[in-house]
Amino acid sequence: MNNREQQVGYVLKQAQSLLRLRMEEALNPLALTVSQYSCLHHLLREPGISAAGLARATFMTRQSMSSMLQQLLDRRLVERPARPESGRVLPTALTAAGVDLLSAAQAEVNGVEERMLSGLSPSERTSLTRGLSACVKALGG
Amino acid sequence: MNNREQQVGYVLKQAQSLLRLRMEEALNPLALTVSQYSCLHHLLREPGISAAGLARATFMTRQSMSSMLQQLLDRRLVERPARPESGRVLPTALTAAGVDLLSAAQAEVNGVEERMLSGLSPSERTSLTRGLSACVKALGG
DNA sequence: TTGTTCATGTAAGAATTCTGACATACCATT
DNA sequence: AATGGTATGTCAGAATTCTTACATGAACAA
Repeated sequence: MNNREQQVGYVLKQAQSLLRLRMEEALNPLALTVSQYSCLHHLLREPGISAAGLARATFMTRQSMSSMLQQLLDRRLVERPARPESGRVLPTALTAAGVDLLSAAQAEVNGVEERMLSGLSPSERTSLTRGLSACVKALGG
Repeated sequence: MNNREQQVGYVLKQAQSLLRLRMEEALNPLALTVSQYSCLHHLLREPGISAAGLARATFMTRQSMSSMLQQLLDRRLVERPARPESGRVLPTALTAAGVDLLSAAQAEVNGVEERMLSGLSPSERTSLTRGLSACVKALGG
């Protein structure tokens, strides 16, 4: 049969693509893209982070993050000071509306992730996470 | 500490992003993007496939695949008949130059993948593949 | 102080990919 | 034969993301 389809790189891409698709479907009713969700998600964990830092955490360029943040600012899900307090960093944080929307989004995403892992035992899940972490480490993340 | 960073979905995205980045770096000297490589790769396994089928195999829309194929056609890496033999399908295949370039690209990509898995034992590698396959199956791939 | 290096934010433009829409051809059912 | 459903290829336009480039501010060394 086809060999490559069983190799790690391909299955990795397949899993990630499918996860993203299902997340996109789940978040669609909330008018959120996966990228936007990732951004809000990280903002909850690290309020006051810079746009550049946020970009690194979500695997985007800071330019892309900047235009995305503008949309979230327009929707009042996120807020930034008009001027930097010090340096050039504009610390970004969620608004109350942002926290609420993220909460609903999180429930959807948790459902998708649980579905993804439904065929795996607890030990298999931690094993999967460890394996992926080893890949990240080896690739120099 | 930060909880989400250790969850499966995030690590999965992190691993895939990093793998793609390293592949992009490795393929850059060959003037190939990862998407183009994926396309050529699948064409070797399944010569005569339709553009729509190719799109499904590489997780793109057929519209995106169509414009990418046009580039590969211009570079004489790929060939299609001017008219469909039957139906609307235009069977696509690699040219000799396409096979050669893919061969060089494959060596680069194999190196990256080997590096990614360098921290894992053979049994851990198959375990990782199985885990990811289970995710794909559960998400309805 | 001065100069260098680095990180941040932003702008402009290109490239990639997607969405919506349409015509065409095959296939199964009636 | 006629019809409805499905798949393919393509066009047009929008949205997203990236590349290149520049100005500003901080940290650090000479």
